[in-house]
Amino acid sequence: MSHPSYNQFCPVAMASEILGSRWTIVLVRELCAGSTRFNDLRRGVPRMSPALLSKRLKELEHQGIVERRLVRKIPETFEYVLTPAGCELRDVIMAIGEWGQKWVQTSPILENADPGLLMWDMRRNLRVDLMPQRRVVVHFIYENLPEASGNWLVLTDPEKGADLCSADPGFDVDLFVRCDLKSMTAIWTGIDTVPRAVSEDRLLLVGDSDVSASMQDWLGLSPFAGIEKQAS
Amino acid sequence: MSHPSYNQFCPVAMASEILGSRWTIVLVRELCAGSTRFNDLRRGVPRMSPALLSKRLKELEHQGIVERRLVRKIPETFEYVLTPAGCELRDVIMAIGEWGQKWVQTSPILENADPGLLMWDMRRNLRVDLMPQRRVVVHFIYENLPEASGNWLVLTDPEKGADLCSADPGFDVDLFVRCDLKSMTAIWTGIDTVPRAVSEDRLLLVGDSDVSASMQDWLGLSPFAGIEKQAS
DNA sequence: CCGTATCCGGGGGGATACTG
DNA sequence: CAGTATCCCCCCGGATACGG
Repeated sequence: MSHPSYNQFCPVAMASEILGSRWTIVLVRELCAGSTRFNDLRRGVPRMSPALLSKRLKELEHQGIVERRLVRKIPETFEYVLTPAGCELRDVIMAIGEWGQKWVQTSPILENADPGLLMWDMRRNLRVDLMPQRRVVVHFIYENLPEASGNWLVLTDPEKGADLCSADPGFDVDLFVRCDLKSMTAIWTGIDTVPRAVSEDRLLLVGDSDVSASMQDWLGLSPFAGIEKQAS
Repeated sequence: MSHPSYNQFCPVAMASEILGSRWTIVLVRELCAGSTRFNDLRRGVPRMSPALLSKRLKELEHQGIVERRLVRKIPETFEYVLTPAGCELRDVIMAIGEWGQKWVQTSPILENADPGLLMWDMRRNLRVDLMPQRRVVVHFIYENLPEASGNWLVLTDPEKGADLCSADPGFDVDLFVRCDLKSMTAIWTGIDTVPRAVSEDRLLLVGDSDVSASMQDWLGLSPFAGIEKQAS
């Protein structure tokens, strides 16, 4: 936030002084979601320039919201973790997200969603416990998108969660998911479902029938998926 | 928020697109607190220029958060009231305020607080039911401030709440409150109390002993006053 | 892999004055 | 009372390239 500040003793204004600058809330959301490394944060906030990301992280550190920790000496590697003050921002993030899910029109944004970000969000919330306890490879193919963006979801070790590949990892594919990005995004945000998209031919599943049949379940949804939209 | 938007389907980002622009959260807070008229809003957000206030109100109206209603024809008079979507922003405001009260350092802002804003906030939360049921006049005198800013709190009709005057209303004064602006602000935000400020000679009360003795009670505090500060 | 450095443009918004 | 109108500066932040 710029220098001629709000200058109000109201705690709402004081907090806004910190949280109101561009990208800050979105970044904190990604931190709350669990990303700690610089490049992981970048994946969660892909349209933010690294320069600005670095700047915001410094600000958050300065404000006692984030702690920057050295995790390895060579090569020098850091992680950014929320302090107690930062952790309590979860309540703020949740309140904002719940309101957004309920009241903000989604359609304009669905039009040009980001496949990389969607995969990144899906990966995080995967219910690996509901997937077969072996290596599982799911290949997402988004129509009308430059073929360049391959999207493989690779579950090797249930303990470690899934990996994301943008190039063919070479494994046999258990399930091909072919759909438009808009539908997949709508499913993840809870305003559409796998069965409905399949029945309306917006989603095509080819492969292992078990993995296919349970997709709505193992595909963890957005934390706000349960909230009904009210926007006119 | 500017045009190159976040472009994220995450509801936190979508909501931030609306709420993230400068002054918006602070303005919504004032709307939640009950102000509906343009000039009342100005008093609650004194450092915001009328041009920007007008612009933000239009944006909020466009986004379905505020409704602009004509209340009188001559002179043309409008009021701004929160829509259902706007009312539900109260949860967001509260979450932000609670976090701010708990974790944001207050001291820098206490230094140059705004007496007009403080009076405006105090007036709103006055516990008129705990004041004598007759006309009560309290004259606040802030030391080290240009004498120009007189601050009379006038309770005429308990039904209608109190009035604020910047010029001597001419009534007999029931209580003189003499203090530095910093102490009074600290009291209102709950990090100080009337008795303590009095005992430390930062607050001087002269006048009706009943009104004086019950000041800590009839002076309604900030909605966030109960939350303990944790900031280092 | 984890950032930093630099450039540069657009526009947000602060200040001030004014009007129906 | 309820806003408009105008000016103009500053700085945010987007883009790109580069270093440890």
